[in-house]
Amino acid sequence: MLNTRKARGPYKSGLKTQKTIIEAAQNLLVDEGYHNFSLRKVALKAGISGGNLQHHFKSKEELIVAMLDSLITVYLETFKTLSDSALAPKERLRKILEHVILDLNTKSTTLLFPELWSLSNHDRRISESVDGMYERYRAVLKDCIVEINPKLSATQVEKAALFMSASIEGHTVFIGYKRNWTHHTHSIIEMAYASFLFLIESGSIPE
Amino acid sequence: MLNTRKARGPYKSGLKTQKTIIEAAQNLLVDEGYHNFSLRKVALKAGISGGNLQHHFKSKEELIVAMLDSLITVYLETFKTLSDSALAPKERLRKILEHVILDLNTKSTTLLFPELWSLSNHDRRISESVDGMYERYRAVLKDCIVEINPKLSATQVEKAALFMSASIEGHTVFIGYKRNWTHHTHSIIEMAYASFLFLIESGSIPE
Amino acid sequence: MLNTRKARGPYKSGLKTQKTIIEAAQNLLVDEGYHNFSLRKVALKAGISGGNLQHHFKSKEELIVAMLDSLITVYLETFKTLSDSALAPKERLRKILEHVILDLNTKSTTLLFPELWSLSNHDRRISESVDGMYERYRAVLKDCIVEINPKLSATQVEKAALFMSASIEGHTVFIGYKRNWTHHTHSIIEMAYASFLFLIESGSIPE
Amino acid sequence: MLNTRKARGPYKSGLKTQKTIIEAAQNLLVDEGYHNFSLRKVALKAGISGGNLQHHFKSKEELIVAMLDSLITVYLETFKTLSDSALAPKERLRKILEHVILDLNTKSTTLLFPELWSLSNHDRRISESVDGMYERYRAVLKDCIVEINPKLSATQVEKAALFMSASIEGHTVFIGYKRNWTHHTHSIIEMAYASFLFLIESGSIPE
DNA sequence: AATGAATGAGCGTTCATTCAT
DNA sequence: TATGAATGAACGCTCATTCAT
Repeated sequence: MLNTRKARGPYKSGLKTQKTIIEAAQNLLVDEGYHNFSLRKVALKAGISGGNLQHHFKSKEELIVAMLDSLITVYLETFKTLSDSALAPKERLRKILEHVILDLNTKSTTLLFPELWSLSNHDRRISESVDGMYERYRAVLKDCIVEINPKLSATQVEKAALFMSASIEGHTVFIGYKRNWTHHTHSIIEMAYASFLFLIESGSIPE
Repeated sequence: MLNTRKARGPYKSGLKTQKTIIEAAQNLLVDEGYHNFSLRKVALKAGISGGNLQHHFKSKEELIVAMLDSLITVYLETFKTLSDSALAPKERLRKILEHVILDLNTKSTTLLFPELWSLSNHDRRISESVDGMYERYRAVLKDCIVEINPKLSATQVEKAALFMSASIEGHTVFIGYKRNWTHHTHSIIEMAYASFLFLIESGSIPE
Repeated sequence: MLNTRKARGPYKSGLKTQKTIIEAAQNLLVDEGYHNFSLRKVALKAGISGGNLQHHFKSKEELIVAMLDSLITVYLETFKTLSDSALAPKERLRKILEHVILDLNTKSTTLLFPELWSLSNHDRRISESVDGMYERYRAVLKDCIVEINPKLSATQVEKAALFMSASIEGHTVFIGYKRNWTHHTHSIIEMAYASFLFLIESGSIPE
Repeated sequence: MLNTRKARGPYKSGLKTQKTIIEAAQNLLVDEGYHNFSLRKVALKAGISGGNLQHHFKSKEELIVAMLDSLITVYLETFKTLSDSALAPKERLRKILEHVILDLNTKSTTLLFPELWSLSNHDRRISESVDGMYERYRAVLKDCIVEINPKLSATQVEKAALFMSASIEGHTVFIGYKRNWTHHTHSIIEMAYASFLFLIESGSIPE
């Protein structure tokens, strides 16, 4: 979320600057990776002075957190859309798989997520944000699963959703933007749909 | 030139120091992540001077590459062992899945791989090393797949191996060392085995 | 971009610091020579932190160039004064020779110019600055020469000025500050005046 | 001079190595200037290890001094040749001027001498070597001068030689290798000969 | 709200030198 | 005679951060 002030609140131009900063930060993270991420470069990309950047975000961590919040918000909105669909459950599952797997091809997803996973390993605040996002992700899947096979127990549904989401995420490194197997993306969607549906319908999921 | 006995090679003590350095570097990468990785810290961990570190590895990149080579070598040896097994194909698949998925629980795998994926996105030399490793990984899987269902075409086998390996890798972030779903590791193995076997035997893999 | 008031320029205190830095740099170059010149020493002499030095001059080269510009400016102002003189041409030539040859005795000229000549050999930007300075130097001499003997062609004037200025510069190493022949400075002035005047008046200069 | 050992003396291959080192050092000094001169680079150019370099020359200064000695020796030999000539004095003067001024055009003279002048300003041992060389240089000129005009006093001869040699040296920076006025070299020789001869014959030299 | 000034720590790297082999 | 191992200081430079303007 954007920085919010207790009293009097940020001026309009301040809000605009904060947005500019966050966009610059995201682009930088995508283009250079976190190990080449610095506040100086963000300020340069945003076209503002270092002093002003620090005026809006007190520390590097504060900027990172704000940036990830804004980033994750976008994904959460997508999940909401996917879950609202009025389609039959299997059709919905297919649509979801198509959407999230095709998204792996985009430059920002391919480059951003490995950074998130790495950061999660070394920063609790970030890992909590990321975990929260994945929980919402699985929630969408769980709705689908339970509709397809209502006999499954809650833990079975939970485990299936975990297995499915983790499996999908793993493809980032292989079929992502400018990666070696991008051209197999649609085959991956087919295999995912087939094997996940089998899992759900056959119920071969440990209790 | 002048001296024909030039290529006399490193002394014993030098080789030992190089090993110490590489181990220190790996530990540092695991403990702090690449964004906190510095040659000074490596030298400190290895108990040598910065000058000596630079004597053995001319640049940071050279050290990173040597470190990854040594790291990847270990995984390659494991794959060799897994592939040599005399078990029936389905049993072998099960053993492989068990082994690689349980390996995700280890501290070094959990923490190292996200760094590799991130680095791969920004350094060609590293991405080539990592890609090479995954190729060998898939080769082991492909041997299994083709034995289980000999009717599959070469591209089907290729795609199945890609799907399987990518799916497994994705679990690192979820069931890895000190992560939220570590206790579901065995359930993940079951689901992986069941769904992968279905995929292979049913042949529901695009051409 | 975002901020239209961007080019607000440096503060007063900043300008003062920059001056301090340039003076420190010149003193260091005089005292230790370019091969012992370092930004750390400049910062120390200027009484500021290394980080602040880099804030004012982005790189070592930028500082060197700024320092030489300031240094050369002083010489250019002198040339202007010498050329404005209302004296008869021969008298003016004498005054110029006296001034520039006596200047060779000063510590900063004796020690600085060999550094400039050496640097010119390895850095285009510096050689261009130095060449520009010598061009202005010769311009002053050419004005004199042409007034003393108007029959000389343009190329003769050019060559005479080149010969005269180069000859004078050569004495730096011999009659400079604390050098072996400093006490011959006035004799050098006499010989220079006599021989240069002969050259100009006799016209024994190739076309 | 090459390093000489008290007892047993250097082996043949050692002498050869020393020569290789000194040549590498001279080339490096020409190519990069003293401010980029380092023992590592010398060892690299010579194709030997740093340790071996230090075995032959205990310190950087020792190498520099040996290198300059070898360099100056070459010039001294040239002076001897010039002075032995059986020509009439004026002809000899002309030949000398031609030789030394044409020599300024060579890469090594153009690039080496400014380094020598700079080093002389900061190292007594070097300035003594260089001064000694110039003394021999002037000795050759003095022989000529006194033959051309035997009426000149010893101090007049001394001053004329100083003026002449210094004037010539000054042209290094202007008509040297790849410098702006190289094409005026022959005109410079003419002007030098004419004006120096006037000075000597007219006796307009202070006592 | 925004700039420039300033700090102090840390970075990868080069360097001259010493010493064991 | 020669190499490789090792040190410790210094280098130019980047960085996150604080503060005056």
